[in-house]
Amino acid sequence: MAAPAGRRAARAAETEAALKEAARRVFAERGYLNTKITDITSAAGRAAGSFYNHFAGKDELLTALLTDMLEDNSARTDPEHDPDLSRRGAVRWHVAEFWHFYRRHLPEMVALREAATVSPEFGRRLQEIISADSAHLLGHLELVRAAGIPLPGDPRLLVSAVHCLLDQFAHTWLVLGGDGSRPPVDDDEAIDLLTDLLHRGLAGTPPEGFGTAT
Amino acid sequence: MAAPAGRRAARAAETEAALKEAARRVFAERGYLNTKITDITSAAGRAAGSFYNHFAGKDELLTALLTDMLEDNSARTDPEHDPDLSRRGAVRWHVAEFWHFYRRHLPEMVALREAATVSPEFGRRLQEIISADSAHLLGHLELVRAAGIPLPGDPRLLVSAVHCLLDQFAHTWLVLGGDGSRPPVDDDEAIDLLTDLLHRGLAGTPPEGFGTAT
DNA sequence: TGTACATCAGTGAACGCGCGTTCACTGATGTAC
DNA sequence: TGTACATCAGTGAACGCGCGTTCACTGATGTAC
Repeated sequence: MAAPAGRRAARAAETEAALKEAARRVFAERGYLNTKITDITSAAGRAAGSFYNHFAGKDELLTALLTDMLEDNSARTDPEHDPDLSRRGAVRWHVAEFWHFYRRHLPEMVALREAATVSPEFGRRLQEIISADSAHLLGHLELVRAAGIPLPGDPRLLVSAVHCLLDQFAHTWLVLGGDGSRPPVDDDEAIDLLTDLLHRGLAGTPPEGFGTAT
Repeated sequence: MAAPAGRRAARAAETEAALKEAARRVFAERGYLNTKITDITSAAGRAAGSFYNHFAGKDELLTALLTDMLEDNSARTDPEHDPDLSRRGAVRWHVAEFWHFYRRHLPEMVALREAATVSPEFGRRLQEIISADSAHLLGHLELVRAAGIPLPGDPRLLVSAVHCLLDQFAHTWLVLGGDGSRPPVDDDEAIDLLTDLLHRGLAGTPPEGFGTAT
């Protein structure tokens, strides 16, 4: 952020930053829907009324956080990466990318998911973010098919399935802390498992004899 | 339901049934959290106050719907099915079972998911339902491994991943109506795609040379 | 079978709680001269 | 540099909306004799 013009502006910027940080903490703990405005302000050590000097409501705060998040994302220059998803390394790179992004932005992920279940506005927002990500993967998948490896279905559906798996798995193990069947996962274990499942699933060959009909 | 004892009891039973049916309709349309008590009562053609003759609140109504759902489920006698998930047909049977269950119980699935995001009580409830389902799959997976087919990771994590994929994919395409990248899926297309992805992913072999390290 | 009374499902207007939002006030910072 | 005034970030008590929940009332059903 550019250095603020004066003491007043600086103070305002500090408060706004404090509110955002507090919101991220509180969203990660209690979730978005269960968070009251005063939960945020008191976590930020400010009065309730102060909130409205900076945001019109909880939804605008979330919008601001999402903007920050997407900036952070596009700021990380996408290094030249291997697009050939028939190679395990390429799959793993994409899985790891998703996993670490999710972890870094847990508060936003939690909040956006909850907001989207309740508000059509955020529902659309979430769709857009997913679409942007999916377009990238779709390109890679079409390369795989062009290379002569048969894919198990419509690439657009496949991309959706991949996203569903990654998103829900990350939500289950990073947000909810697992399903109680075993201790929480290690990053590497999660990434490797997802990688293998997808690598085989997308470009691998089915075991022994297989018919298309039941 | 046993035939009610008299006119009064019959009327009460009718109203209760009407409230449940109305709730299912409204939950499927608007979701659980966005539904007000009066949305349910007016969809059922009753007065607001009537609701409390039957349920202590929206959450108890949902609990009642879940109980019905689980009864319906255990009432369908699990036919002898093929447990060998290295066979495509066995995978497909399980996928289809899940898919049709989800479709039949869309209102409950939507409502439970939303309730769970906001209430720890329902969060636990959801976990339990998932666990019950997962235990079944876990048994099958261990058979696969016992048959000498190497699985890509901890079976408990794998089962979780399978559930994540099925659940989120069903939610995306049955509840949200897709991601906008293409027209809604046909049941068979969805089931076949999920089947192939999982069949290859769980028991298939990866394409060409593959290392365990990157 | 008939009459008088009790019970209960249903009604909808009114009540009240929780929480988002406002607003008069304070003290500090900025500006004009 | 100093003084008087304007502006603005922050404060927190008070306000008010939305919605869950209650409750006095109605009419029908059940019961007692």
